[in-house]
Amino acid sequence: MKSSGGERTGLSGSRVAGTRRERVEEREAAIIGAARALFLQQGVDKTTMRAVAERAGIAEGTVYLYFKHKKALLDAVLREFYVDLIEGAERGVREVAFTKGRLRFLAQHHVGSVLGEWQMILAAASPERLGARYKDTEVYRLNRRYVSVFDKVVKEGVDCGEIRADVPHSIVRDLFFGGLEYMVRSLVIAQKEEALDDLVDGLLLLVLDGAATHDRPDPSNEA
Amino acid sequence: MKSSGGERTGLSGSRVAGTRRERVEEREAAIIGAARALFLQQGVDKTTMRAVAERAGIAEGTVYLYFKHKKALLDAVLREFYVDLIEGAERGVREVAFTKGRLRFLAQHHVGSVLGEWQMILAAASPERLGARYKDTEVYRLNRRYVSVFDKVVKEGVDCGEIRADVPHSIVRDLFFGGLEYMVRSLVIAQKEEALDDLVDGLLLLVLDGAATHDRPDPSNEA
DNA sequence: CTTGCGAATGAGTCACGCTCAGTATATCTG
DNA sequence: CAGATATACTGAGCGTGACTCATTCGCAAG
Repeated sequence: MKSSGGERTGLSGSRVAGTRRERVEEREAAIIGAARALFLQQGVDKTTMRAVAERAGIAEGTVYLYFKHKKALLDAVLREFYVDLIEGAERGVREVAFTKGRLRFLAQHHVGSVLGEWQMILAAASPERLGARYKDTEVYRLNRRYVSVFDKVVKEGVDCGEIRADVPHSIVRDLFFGGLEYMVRSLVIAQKEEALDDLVDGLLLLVLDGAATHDRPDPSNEA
Repeated sequence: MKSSGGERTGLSGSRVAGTRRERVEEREAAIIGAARALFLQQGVDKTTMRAVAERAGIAEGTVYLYFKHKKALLDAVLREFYVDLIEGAERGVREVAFTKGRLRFLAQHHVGSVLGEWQMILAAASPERLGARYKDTEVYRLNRRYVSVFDKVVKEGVDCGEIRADVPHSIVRDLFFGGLEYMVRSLVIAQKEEALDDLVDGLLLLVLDGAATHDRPDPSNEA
């Protein structure tokens, strides 16, 4: 997506290590890979561009031929992350039949992914990103696409009568993802990252059934 | 609550302003006030220590006599914020009678406060803060105190039979605050900050009653 | 081989967090 | 009140890290 303008048409181009275009994409991938590894390992702030360049096997200046700023590099890394995330979510939803199971899958998939790379996820939510500009970014669009997987599941749940129709989708969504994020935070802080499945079950139960007491099939005490 | 809204939080007069102790506290307050205003206005990262010092009416080096690092200054600002937050939460809970009303108050109070200063709130959640060390910080302890206000309300709700007893508190809490934070984020991004009350109501309804369809007293359709 | 040109380089610039040798101000003593 | 001592304050300067740009490299056409 850079200055790949003058592309040679077939024939004479491809010599040793593939076409120019290929070499460029290879290098870009190497930079993103190096950045992703380092961001993950030591956090975004503590990762220097020099270190990224070194790990990618190029000079520092070269990184800036591929990415305008550190933030642009972070964006590219996040893009990769989101693409994987979305792909996994869509596949899982395709393979599971009912709403409740789909939601459980989405929750586990989300927490699993985020637990692995929460350092970057948090960086992605860093203050500057929430300005008016945010809506124009690709990360925002990817986020929308990811979230829309969830929305579709809820919508189908409503159509099947499994989910109440009288609650705004946006609230269900915020509750679901916000709750999950706080759960991840709690897990990281408590360093009890194994309790994941129980927590996901608890969250689903709560989101679906609510916290208030009702005279419901479930036996406890009659109000 | 401080003089934070206005300009030049410095200690202009401070003539023969009393004891040494008083002068020190005055200056400290001036620095915190300046930092709070600037952090709020332009974000933590974009606020330089030079700017804080200038606004407080002192030299840059002096700031470091009062706060060891920028992070320590941020901590102090967050401390002030939390103290106000806790105070408001406790007062509200004292003045409202039933669980549902208390939760509504807490939600509105939380969202209102966070909407005002979300830049800093996000900074408070920045990556480094979530390491193992976090539990030893004062901000963590303040967070616990704040959250415990909520926990107490839930506990009393359980005792009164208003809240189910079979759901782990930690999950209710994460769902509540996580959901609220995402709602705030959505509001900020959408720049529709007036829809607050409706969203809070929706969230409470959902947290209390759940998203799934049930044969409940509520009239809609018989399953 | 020479020449032309885009890609790559890394020394250099600048901004920012933080330090410390020097200076001003307050407090104490006779 | 002068001098001595202690304390608070200052801002030039240092180290670091993001980012730039004059120079060099490598390759392919002439």
